[in-house]
Amino acid sequence: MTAEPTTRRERQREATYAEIVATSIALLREREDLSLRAVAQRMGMTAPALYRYVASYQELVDLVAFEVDREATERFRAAADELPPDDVAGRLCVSAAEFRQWAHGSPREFGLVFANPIADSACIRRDALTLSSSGHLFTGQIRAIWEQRHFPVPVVADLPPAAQQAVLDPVIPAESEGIAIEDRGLMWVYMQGWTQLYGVVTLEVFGHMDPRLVESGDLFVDTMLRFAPRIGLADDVPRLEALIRDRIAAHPH
Amino acid sequence: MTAEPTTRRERQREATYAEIVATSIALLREREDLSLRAVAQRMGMTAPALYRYVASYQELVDLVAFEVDREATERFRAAADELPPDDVAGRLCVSAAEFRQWAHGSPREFGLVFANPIADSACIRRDALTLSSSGHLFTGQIRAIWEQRHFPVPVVADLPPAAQQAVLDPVIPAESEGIAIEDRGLMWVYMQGWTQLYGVVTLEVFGHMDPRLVESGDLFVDTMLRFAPRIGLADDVPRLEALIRDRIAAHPH
DNA sequence: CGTAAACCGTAAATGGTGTTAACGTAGGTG
DNA sequence: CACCTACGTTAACACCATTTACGGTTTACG
Repeated sequence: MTAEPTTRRERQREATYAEIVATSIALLREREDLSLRAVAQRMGMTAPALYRYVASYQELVDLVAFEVDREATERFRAAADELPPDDVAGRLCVSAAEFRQWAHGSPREFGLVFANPIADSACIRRDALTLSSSGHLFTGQIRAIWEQRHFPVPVVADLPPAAQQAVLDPVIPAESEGIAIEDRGLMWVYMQGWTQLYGVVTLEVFGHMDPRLVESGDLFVDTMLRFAPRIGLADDVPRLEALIRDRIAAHPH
Repeated sequence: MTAEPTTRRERQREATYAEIVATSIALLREREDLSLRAVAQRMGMTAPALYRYVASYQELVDLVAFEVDREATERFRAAADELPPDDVAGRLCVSAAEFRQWAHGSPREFGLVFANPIADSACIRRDALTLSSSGHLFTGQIRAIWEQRHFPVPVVADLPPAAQQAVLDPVIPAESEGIAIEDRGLMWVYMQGWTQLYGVVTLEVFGHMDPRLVESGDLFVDTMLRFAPRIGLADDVPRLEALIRDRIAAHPH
């Protein structure tokens, strides 16, 4: 029926491939350790069989990390979609807050994706994993804000050389397509913002912050709001704070 | 001779205790895996013997992490001591830059100390490890800057409730002794700064940043300098940038 | 259609891990 | 002196990733 060019075998292979990842994620959700044996057993197989699909344990981890990131990003996107499309500022804040909530609710998954010594460069199958979906989401949202408000961004020529390269031909978490060369300073602002968001959340999740601040989320809120003016949201701060605090209130223990 | 109240036995115990940690750190330095067996073997013992000193592998890791943090902090302090005592601004920047260099040169140690799901609360032997020495160093340095320049700090009453508690009676990385109650907003500034420093460096070390930016350190420098004005260092920015870039230049591959 | 090859799973084995239990033996203590 | 505690041992368990050799299916091809 489906005019896919895939042979039956390839389809089946792709299916078990997906099942491996799904099973792994299920294990993580049940707070169990992720191991080849556990995954295999739950699939009714033996561990060595997994080597038909995965070259090593680390590769499985990378695969799972990619999928976890993808699913989590969907969650951030869904949170944003609770707001009207033109509320670009609110959408970014809500997604970021949801990012934090996710990190706290799934610290192991968070660590897998964002605190993993990520497969050392040499990894070939980058074609698929090359960029984090969450990176895509946030760049898109910041870009939407900029297109609506045109807050000032640094002039590319004023940036240090390596920074210029990075914003003109981004490698990591981009989606710079369609941004005029002279406006690429926007990417720099994005990186600044991502650094801050990543910093607070990681600090919180890894327990290097006063528990009361983690509980209340005050330092997170503070970080978000102090960045807001940089992207032209100075006037919206009170409303955004309400949005963020509201979403943070539901504490997943 | 030494009028210590310690019996001979206790001294010997303390010695092997220290040797365990030292051996573990040596293993890490040689890029070998940290395992009870490896540590024991290198000490001429067997693995189960270590359980006389350590309740579990995780406890060993925590112990090592504490010591690693202590030694690294000495390194940051030494870097600061290359500058005259009254150059408080330069000292902070140099220490922070050295922190970054250390993180890149010893990513595993860095991960151990700063990206570890830190023993879950219940850990009793907090008396000793309760706070990170690096936290102490940086609070001290920021405080020194404030005592010299008296940059404006937020009024405590303006902070959110949990933040007030956190700055008035700090738990995690403090040394607030002697700071007047009305000046405790300084602690809030410190936490903001630490969040930023932690964010960039962790982002860099875990490979979630454009390699060219990691190589050049541009985003790190940018983060540092954008924070400088907040602690009254706006006028020193050019000099501080030179200081930071200079220390960052020596790239430990 | 039948055969060869590619594929996918298995069992067995290797060398690693943390951890527990039972056992001896030295050191300091009454 | 005897006693007991602390410290180390060996043996064993359960788990882990990974490799090898082997058998059966499924596909593809002549």
